[in-house]
Amino acid sequence: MSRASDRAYDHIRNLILSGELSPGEQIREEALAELCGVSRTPVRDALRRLEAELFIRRNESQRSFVADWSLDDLEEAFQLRAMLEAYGARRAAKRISWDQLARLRSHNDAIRQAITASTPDIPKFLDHNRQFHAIVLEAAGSERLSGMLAQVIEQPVVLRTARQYDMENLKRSHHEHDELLIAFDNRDGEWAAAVMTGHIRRAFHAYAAAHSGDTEIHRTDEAA
Amino acid sequence: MSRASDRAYDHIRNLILSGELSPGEQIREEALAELCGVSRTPVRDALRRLEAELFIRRNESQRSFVADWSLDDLEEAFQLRAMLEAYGARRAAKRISWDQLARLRSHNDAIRQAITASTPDIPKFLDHNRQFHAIVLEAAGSERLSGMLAQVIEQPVVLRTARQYDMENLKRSHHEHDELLIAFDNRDGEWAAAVMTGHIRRAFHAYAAAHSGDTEIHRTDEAA
DNA sequence: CGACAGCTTATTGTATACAAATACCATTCG
DNA sequence: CGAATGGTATTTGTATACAATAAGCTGTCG
Repeated sequence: MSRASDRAYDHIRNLILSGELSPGEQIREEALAELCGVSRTPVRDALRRLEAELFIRRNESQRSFVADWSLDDLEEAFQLRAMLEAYGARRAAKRISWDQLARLRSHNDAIRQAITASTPDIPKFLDHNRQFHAIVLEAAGSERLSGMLAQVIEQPVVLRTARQYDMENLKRSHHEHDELLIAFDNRDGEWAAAVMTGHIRRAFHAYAAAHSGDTEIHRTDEAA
Repeated sequence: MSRASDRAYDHIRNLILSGELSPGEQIREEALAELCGVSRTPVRDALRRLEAELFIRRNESQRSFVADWSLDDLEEAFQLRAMLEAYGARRAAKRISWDQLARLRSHNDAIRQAITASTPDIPKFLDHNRQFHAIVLEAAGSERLSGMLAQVIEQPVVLRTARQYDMENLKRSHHEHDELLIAFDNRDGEWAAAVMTGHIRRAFHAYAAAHSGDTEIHRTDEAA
């Protein structure tokens, strides 16, 4: 896309993900414009996109705030994600190409290397994990589905999830990917969907366990 | 929302739904600005929203086109819609209030009246049908879900679906709503989800039957 | 005859100035 | 003392001018 608008988008998104903008905090277009070194026009553009992706909320009088999700909201996001990714896996099983299968295998190999190293390489795990899921989605071949999953996968709190993985969960994740590959090999959509459902739900419970002490049950504004 | 930006949104949306802008047609911001009687700024805003709702597509060099969906795309939209509305019904069964139940009943009564009149009142049916589904969604209490369904329900071609209903389908639709109400009365989420799944899938087949002769299997541009 | 380079035109992206709307605060009146 | 009202400041919305980019065309060269 356009340069300034994209820079603003990335910049603001990073500010949110890094926590420099805290959940519930109000956002002013001009302040962001200065931070990003662009005018308000591309900032407004970026805010619209981030709003569509639920990173940002707007109250009734158009003021913007960093979205702030409760644990309940988050569990629901995981449920939707499980449902949508399972659907994607079902479609992918019927459509995936040899090339895509090979790429999946390669990423899952990289994941294995990342977690069997003397000190687990979490960033590497996260990167290949992300690409693995992206390829499944690509094989599913549905733009609509891709758009919907974007709304549900990349939420700030969700993104932090994998960093909470303990060794046990990292290994399970790898093995679930393996099982998904076998389901794909057999073009068994139902199997693939079932594996994917479990995969995402396990990730949720890993998150919930890691965050059981958190007190993030407050929201900024209400919706009808 | 803002006045000019909203007017532009409604205006352009209507142009698409009415067919004055045909699927695949290129859209120029300035032309639309003149049509809407506003400047390009709010038009761009509206285009962004319509793009998020998949009414509009953009090619790699940022030119906008009216979205043009194949029958396959459409069936997939129906599948996603069935899945998401079933999920919504499952949630709604656990959360729906007496007031919401009463409103559902009232709308389904209006639907019965609309289709049992000497000449069926299709616009009335469509209006109350839309509100019925909106209340179920409201009872489900998930903004994320609402946003996703908006992407899938209001597609141009989908919107035209109900107009294709024959008398048989109109009656079935009414009875399915009735069954959904009983499932809600019993707080039976699984039943509600099952009824909703069938409800949407029947709607798809009604559409497919009515459009079996159409030759709309062409797309404007490709995506990766 | 085909293709490619360079120019021209069309279209979108960005900045800025100004208008409109909203929130915030102080003051006054009950 | 509290609530309502008014004015001021802050923030967002819109228009417009200009910059950047991409498309289309034409003329030339292989």
